Amino acid sequence: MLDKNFSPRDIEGRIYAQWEDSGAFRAGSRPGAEPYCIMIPPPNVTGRLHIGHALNNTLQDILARFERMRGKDVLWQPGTDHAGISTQLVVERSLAERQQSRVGLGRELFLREVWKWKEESGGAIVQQQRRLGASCDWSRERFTLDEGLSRAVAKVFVQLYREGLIYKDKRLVNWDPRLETAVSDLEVENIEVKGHLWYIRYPIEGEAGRFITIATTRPETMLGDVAVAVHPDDDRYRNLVGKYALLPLSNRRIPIIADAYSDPEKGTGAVKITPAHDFNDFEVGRRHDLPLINILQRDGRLNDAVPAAYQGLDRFAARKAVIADLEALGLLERIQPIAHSVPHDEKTKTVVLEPYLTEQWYLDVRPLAERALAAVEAGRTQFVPTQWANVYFNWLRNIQPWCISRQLWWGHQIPVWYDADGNVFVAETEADALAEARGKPGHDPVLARDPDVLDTWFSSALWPFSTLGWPEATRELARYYPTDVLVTSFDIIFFWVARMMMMGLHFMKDVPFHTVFIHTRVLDEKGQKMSKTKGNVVDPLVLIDEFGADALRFTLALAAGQGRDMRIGPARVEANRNFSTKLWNAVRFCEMNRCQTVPGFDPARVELIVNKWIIAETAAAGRDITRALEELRFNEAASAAYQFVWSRFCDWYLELIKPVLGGGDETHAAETRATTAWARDQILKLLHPFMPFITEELWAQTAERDALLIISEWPKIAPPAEQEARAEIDWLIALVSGVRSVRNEMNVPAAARIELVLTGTDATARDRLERNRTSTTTLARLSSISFADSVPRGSAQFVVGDIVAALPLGDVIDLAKERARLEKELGHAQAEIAKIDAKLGNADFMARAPEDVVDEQKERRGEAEALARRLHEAVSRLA
RNA sequence: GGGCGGUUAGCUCAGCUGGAAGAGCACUUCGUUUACACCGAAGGGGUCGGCGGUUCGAACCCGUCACCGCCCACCA
Repeated sequence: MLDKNFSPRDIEGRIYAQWEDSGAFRAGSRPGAEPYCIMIPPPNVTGRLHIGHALNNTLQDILARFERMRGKDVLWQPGTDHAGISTQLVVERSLAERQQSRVGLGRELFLREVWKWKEESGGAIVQQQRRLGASCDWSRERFTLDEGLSRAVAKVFVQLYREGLIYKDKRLVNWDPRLETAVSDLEVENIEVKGHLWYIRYPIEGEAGRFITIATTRPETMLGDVAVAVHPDDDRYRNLVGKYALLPLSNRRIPIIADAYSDPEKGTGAVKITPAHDFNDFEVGRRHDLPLINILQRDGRLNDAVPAAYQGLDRFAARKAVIADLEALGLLERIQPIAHSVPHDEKTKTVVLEPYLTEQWYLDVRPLAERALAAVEAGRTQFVPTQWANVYFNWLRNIQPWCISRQLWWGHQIPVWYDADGNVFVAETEADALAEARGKPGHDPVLARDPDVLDTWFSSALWPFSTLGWPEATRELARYYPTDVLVTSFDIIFFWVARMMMMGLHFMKDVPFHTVFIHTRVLDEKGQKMSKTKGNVVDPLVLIDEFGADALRFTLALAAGQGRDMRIGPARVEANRNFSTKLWNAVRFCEMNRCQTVPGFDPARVELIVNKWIIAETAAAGRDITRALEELRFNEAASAAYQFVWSRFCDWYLELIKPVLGGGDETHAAETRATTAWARDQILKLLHPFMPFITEELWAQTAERDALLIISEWPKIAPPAEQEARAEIDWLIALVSGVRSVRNEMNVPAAARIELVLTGTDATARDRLERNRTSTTTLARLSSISFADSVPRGSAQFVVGDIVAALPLGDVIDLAKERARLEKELGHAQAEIAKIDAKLGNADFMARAPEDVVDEQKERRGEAEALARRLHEAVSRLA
């Protein structure tokens, strides 16, 4: 006997182990079957499962389980990402707690520390994915720094280099002075801050007392100024072009040039040009052949290119000093407070990034981007919802070279070696590089490897094929590439999706996936972005502990709409925990009534209307859920399942069959028990992708099964006499609901004897009622039902003790609703009249009775409906 | 500056092709009737952001405005 309540905690671990041991997650176990593959977005190896992962993984697991049950050979490829910057930061922080530092340890020892960290805490997130119920093929788990994946990275780098797409360039990059590394454009987060615009006078050479005033938000960079630019058409400055300004503090003479970059509307119309510290100025400098003066060290302090007073100062200290000195010289014209956005590091959002002149490795992505664009334009890969394709297009159309080198230690070290003479050897291994170096006569074969590592996303971009064994021509690669659906969030469309598209098309000559499903982000219950600093993080593991993984999963699936962000909190999960309890008890009811799975049960051959009905309803639910999942409408699938199980199966079917099960007719009872067991089994299957644990447990508890539910067959039910059975039971439901309304309205005590006299009902209705008399009396709690023709048609008589009440029940019941509707319409009509009257002062209109207005409205609506019906008929005849 | 999304019940949100506004939570009343009080029954509550338009008919289509959120670019 099942317990009264379901306790997830007791079964989740056991069920999960059973699945894993059974090999159900393993790909390739169904050789003849159609392959189906999902690549998990690899989480950071040192991360913890947050609610966003939970959503992402749940949706993938729903698809994996659904397709597995549909007979496909499913590979859900798991793994983790080495996450260069994040991981290095985490380990550095832990070192700091032990009074150690990365630099103090040196590269080799530091890397050993990171690997140790990875071994110790790296398993956490995959264990947490298991707790969610993720049915990944764990035997194939990969890590982006695995040997195989690293080999793929090296091969890709070398090939792109040989194709001339990877090159080294000295130009401005976004520089993180704390980590002392370059980052890509995408890793910059512009944050609006309060700052100042400083107006600074630059004296004109040879014209004492004459100045040109520029405005800047970063005054310290003036130490690297090489010109002042004005717009060629700006009359204010026309006569200054060609002259020189004397740069204060440095006392360098810098030219005043004309360049269209200068905007007369902004600032003073004259702009300082600092090519080494501003992206736009860099371009201006290039156009005018200006020198580059770099004033910063890697750590953000000023170097020796500036006057001695500022050397060694941090950039912000230097800013203060520069302002103070300018003020002392009387060259600070004014200070204007402004709000402007300032580039920050994406991870901590606390470090201001600097445009910085360094030599970095770049990947020219334009040729790759063109193919990635074309593939989506041609529909070879589709975005769901489609509007995300535009985001993808816009980015790829304006793409810039990708800075792929990072001055970090944790990551794929760039496969480039240098000899003492500065010769460059690009090779997949050091041995190859060495061999190549030895090939050059007279060269010292002592090689030094490029110290930089690759951007983490470089290896992520290869994930769809590197995990399948590329560059080896593996069986898996042939079988599962291109993969089917990528499930991810919009914030990594650029970082990841676009780059996988580019790399996949380049190296595999095919798109990495046919469909990209973009889900929304998860916010807290107040609609705030979750963050540790705000302390509003909803921990999925806490929710799992409290309500069970199934409840959390179901909540996430139900909230996975396509439009907006979802808000998740304990209340919603609790509601779905209640759903699992409901399911549990429905199955418990089946068990108490000895409803056992009958082998060979044929749903097409049941006799009782109520059984035909639930079969039809099950078929409809199965159809709806299947269709919704095929179209990736998770919320519709989940909600169809929810409504079917709770409103149809529990609220009506189980109630309707109680009298049948307890009645005298053993044939009917037997058929009903068999049908109930059958429907229960279908429900367990249909719910399994959403709520795998509870359904698997109930599956095992309710019969001797040949196989686990996870590998059972997805329902495909032919609906028997659907319309007929549905009409019958819908009628019954309407009758019972109507009677209940009336009972409540009349305040009939529960124990009262109550008779219902139906009048004027037609023959069909009588037949229906006769057939379902037992159910009706039980559900409506009537003592008797009879018919009488003496009462006006369309009425019903309630006899409660001495009270006889005649109520306009109508042919099909629903008194209360009808009346409410009428009242509402009257109200609306009166309001309408008042409104019109107020507007026009129309006396005629006012004189009309509200009832007439309602009638008129009804008449008009009737006409409209008739027209619509005719239209529909015409359309269906056409089809 | 460019683009995208949102605005529906007190709250969180559904509403696919235009056909009498839905769910869950919360609220009110009733209820220990052979699953379930993590339950059942019956209710209350909505000018579907505003204004125009198309249509016999609009939450849905078109135009426009307002507010909220996000992305990209710029930032002298």
